[in-house]
Amino acid sequence: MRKRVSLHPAHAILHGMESNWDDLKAVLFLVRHGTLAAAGSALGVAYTTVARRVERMEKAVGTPLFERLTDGYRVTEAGREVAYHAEQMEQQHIALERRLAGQDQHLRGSLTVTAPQLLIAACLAKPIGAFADAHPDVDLTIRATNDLLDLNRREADLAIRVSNDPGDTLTGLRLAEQAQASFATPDLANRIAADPAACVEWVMHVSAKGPPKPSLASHPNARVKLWLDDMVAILGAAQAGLGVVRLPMFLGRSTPGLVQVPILPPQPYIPIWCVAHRDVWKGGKVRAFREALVAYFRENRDQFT
Amino acid sequence: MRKRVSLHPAHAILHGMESNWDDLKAVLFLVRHGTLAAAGSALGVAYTTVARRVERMEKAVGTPLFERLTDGYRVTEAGREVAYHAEQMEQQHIALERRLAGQDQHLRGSLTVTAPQLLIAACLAKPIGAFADAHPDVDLTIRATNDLLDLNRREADLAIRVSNDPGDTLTGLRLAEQAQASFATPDLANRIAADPAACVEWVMHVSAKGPPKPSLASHPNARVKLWLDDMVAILGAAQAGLGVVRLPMFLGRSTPGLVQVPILPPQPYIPIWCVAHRDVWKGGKVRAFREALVAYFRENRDQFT
DNA sequence: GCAAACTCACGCGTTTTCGCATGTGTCGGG
DNA sequence: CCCGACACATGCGAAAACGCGTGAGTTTGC
Repeated sequence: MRKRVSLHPAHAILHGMESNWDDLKAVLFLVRHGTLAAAGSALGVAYTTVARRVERMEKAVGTPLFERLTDGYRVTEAGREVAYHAEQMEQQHIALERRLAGQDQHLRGSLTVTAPQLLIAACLAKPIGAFADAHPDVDLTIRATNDLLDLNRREADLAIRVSNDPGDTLTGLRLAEQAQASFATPDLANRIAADPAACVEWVMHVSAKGPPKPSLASHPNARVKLWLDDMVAILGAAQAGLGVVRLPMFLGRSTPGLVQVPILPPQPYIPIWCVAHRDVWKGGKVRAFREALVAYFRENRDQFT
Repeated sequence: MRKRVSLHPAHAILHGMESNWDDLKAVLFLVRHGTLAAAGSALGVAYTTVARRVERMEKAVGTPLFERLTDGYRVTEAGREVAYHAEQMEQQHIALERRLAGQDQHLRGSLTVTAPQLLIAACLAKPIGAFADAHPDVDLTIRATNDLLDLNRREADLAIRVSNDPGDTLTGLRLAEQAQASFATPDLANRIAADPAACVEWVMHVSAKGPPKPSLASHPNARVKLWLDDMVAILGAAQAGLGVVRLPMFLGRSTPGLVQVPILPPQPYIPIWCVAHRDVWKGGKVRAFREALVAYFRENRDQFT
């Protein structure tokens, strides 16, 4: 095998500073987290180890990378330079992990999926459980959060999102169209049906602009009783009979104690997407989970419209 | 110091494979050098260590990265993928070293300079020696090679090159214009001067196209006796009286036993440049060496034309 | 105003990693 | 044919790295 695969014709003689790549990672994490303890726990090592690695790094570079403060380490200019390049290296490392995950066609190992809290609670719990049962060798982690996790950084392998497009760098698939409608307790719904002129009291998310305009035509007498910034809290308010809420169909239907209020017909809402990074899209586990989702949403399409 | 410098808002929870960055480096070097022993010596560790790190890496990835052959390790497709990303990480690491070297204004530590073999032997030895004496804390390494070392990879900090421009990505400074002329032993030179019609025998570098055209006007009777691919060998041939050679002025003048042959007046030749990567150009040691060079070439300009 | 929680520094015992030495198999030249 | 050069595997002792515990100082909160 005399044929040497040479990615670089000449090999460098790097004089002086021969630094350890892992020490760079310690600097990066210390910059990110500010204290030795936090960086250490993020790295999965004791904080003293972080301190040692940073010391080694400073010795290798020849200049201090951090100022020692009473409540943490503050990065210096030189330290920021090091951290910047360490971050670039980390990007490459993450990219590698993605590509390996994408090539891995086995149905075992870890798989992390993120989805909106309430979508999981109301619909996805069942298909997720079925997937976990069907593939016991897959180490399935669900991150129920409304935050948009960074799929580029592989904070999750696959995301279920309520949005109009998969995003710039991601590959996606539209799982379902959605419609939204108005919901309230049966008591409240009956009262509104009985007297269209009565005042309709709304409970709304702070991001909404106000009562839906089409509803004002039939029920002009409307006011917003309460603004909330959390959907779970809104559901609770609606169940307590505080007012009428506007919800995607799946959520209103699956919430006990709420019925649809015929103020206005269901309106189009944001569709549900399944998105992933291109590199992992064709990976075995991601593919399998995605196909399970597609099957589920095909069978239960009417839940959402 | 509650203000946390956050290069990334959320920190990734990288499930499964927690790989060591240094193990990636081992894979990269093993791909480059083909055998454990070669990779180990390039890394400055024992080859057993390389083997162990690669094993760890394969275990982490889950697929073999190399085929074990009787005469070395052959990289697999997955291994190539890993090595590619490791190489990208290495690029970042090298870039970091460059930037730190560029910020370092101290006149101590290592400095590597490359220059053509014969230019060092004929001219640069003196100013280089003076620099070394003037800056005893600088660990000066001279790489006398005709290869173009990769300044991007920091195979050298600074290069003295005979070329027409500094190159794409590099910063440069023209140290001297050069002229070339014809040289031979005094005996041979006299004979040519005595009989312009006699046959002029040339010794040439294989890269030359043949006897210089202007010389054919006055001495049409010319043949190339010998082609050589090495300048030191050409000098030897000329000193042995094998023929007339074409040399840059500095080289012909400084070679004992050779005199200029008045076949044709000196012609323009490729100038001498001092080039370095932009990141290190303003660094203390590079700057000092460069200034010494400029001073030397200003004082000895007439050696080259 | 004082205790709890937080930060880091330092020292020690343990674990891990490393380098060396030895053994095996293969290839090529004398 | 055998021997040396070169490839790797394996096992063991030394060295380096690591984690834990302790102690000092500072901020936070009751």
